[in-house]
Amino acid sequence: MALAKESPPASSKNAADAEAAYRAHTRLWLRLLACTSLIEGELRRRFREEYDFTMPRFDVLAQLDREPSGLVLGELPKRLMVSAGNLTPIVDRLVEDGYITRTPSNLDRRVQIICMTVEGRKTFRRMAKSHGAWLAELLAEFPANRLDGLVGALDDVKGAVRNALQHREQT
Amino acid sequence: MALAKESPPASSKNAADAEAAYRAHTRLWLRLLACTSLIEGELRRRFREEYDFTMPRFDVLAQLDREPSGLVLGELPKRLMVSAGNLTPIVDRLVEDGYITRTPSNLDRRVQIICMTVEGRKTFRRMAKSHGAWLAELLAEFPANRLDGLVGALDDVKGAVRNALQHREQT
DNA sequence: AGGAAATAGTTTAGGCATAAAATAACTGGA
DNA sequence: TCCAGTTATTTTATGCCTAAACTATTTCCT
Repeated sequence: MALAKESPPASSKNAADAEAAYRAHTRLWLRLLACTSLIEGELRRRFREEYDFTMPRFDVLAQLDREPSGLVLGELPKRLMVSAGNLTPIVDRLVEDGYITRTPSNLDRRVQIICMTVEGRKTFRRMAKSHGAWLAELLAEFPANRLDGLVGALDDVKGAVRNALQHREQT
Repeated sequence: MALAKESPPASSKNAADAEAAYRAHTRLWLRLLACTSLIEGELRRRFREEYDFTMPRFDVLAQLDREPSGLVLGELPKRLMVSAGNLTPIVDRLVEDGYITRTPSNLDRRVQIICMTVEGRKTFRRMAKSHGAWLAELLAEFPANRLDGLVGALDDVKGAVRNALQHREQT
């Protein structure tokens, strides 16, 4: 199969087919984006109103919650799929606010270990419970027996995109 | 069914069920977010590298593309689901760069009509073609015969969330 | 040992996002 | 008319996000 890279093959009767495929993929993308921004906007709003908190801060705490012994700072950008530079001020503020600690490793002075404080864990658990309830409320109308199927399809999308990216990276 | 709002019912054997439901919904949300940010990140990267352009700018042009007679500025925040204040500088720059025009209405001097220029339309069409091809490339591995089903499921998710939000708004 | 390359993290510059307040123009009624 | 309320848009303050350049440390090679 030829790899379409920039434009649909203009040479043949398949141009129309290619356009149609583009549209189908674009439609999927637009739906993904619409669902995500709808939900994200509402979650953001509630985090702010109810806890005066932001989602990126919550995401950092969520990663730390399952790591009793803390986490190397460098793990965060990978897990949260954000850039490292972005995290610096977010982690700074979480430290200032007493939710996490940042300790330089004494094996390698470049490395920092971050760890949730007792207070941070308590706050996080409270917010996580709301977070789950908010999602359940927002998605309540979507039939529960279709959840797993949808999650599976999204896993496949994720896998497909990851593979496509990896492929390209080797170029 | 009782409306779970803040926390799962602590009173009964159903607490575990509620927790399980939260997890299912949370799982769906995390997949949505993962797919969207994976694709969005790659699209953003390519827009920047290939066209020195950003997605929000592209999104504005996309709305204008189907409106030969232009669009009232106030329509954009609604259609793009972003705040009005956000659009001001984006529109400013698109005008500066010659992709669109901004004309005050003479029926109501508060209102502005924005309209794509010929140059803007040409540039947009070129980028839109790439955009479609990028998506087709990224999603190539996902079976084409499952696209429609997934789009339908996402439409249902979107509808469910919209209804939940409307419901809440009336409160 | 000593210097090049790699790695962890921060800083900088620029753009996107929101909420809330401000400005300007219109509308409708006393 | 005038003035209170509404609507369209911009401004301000704050935070997230990236890419690219930078600092500090470690590692690896000769």
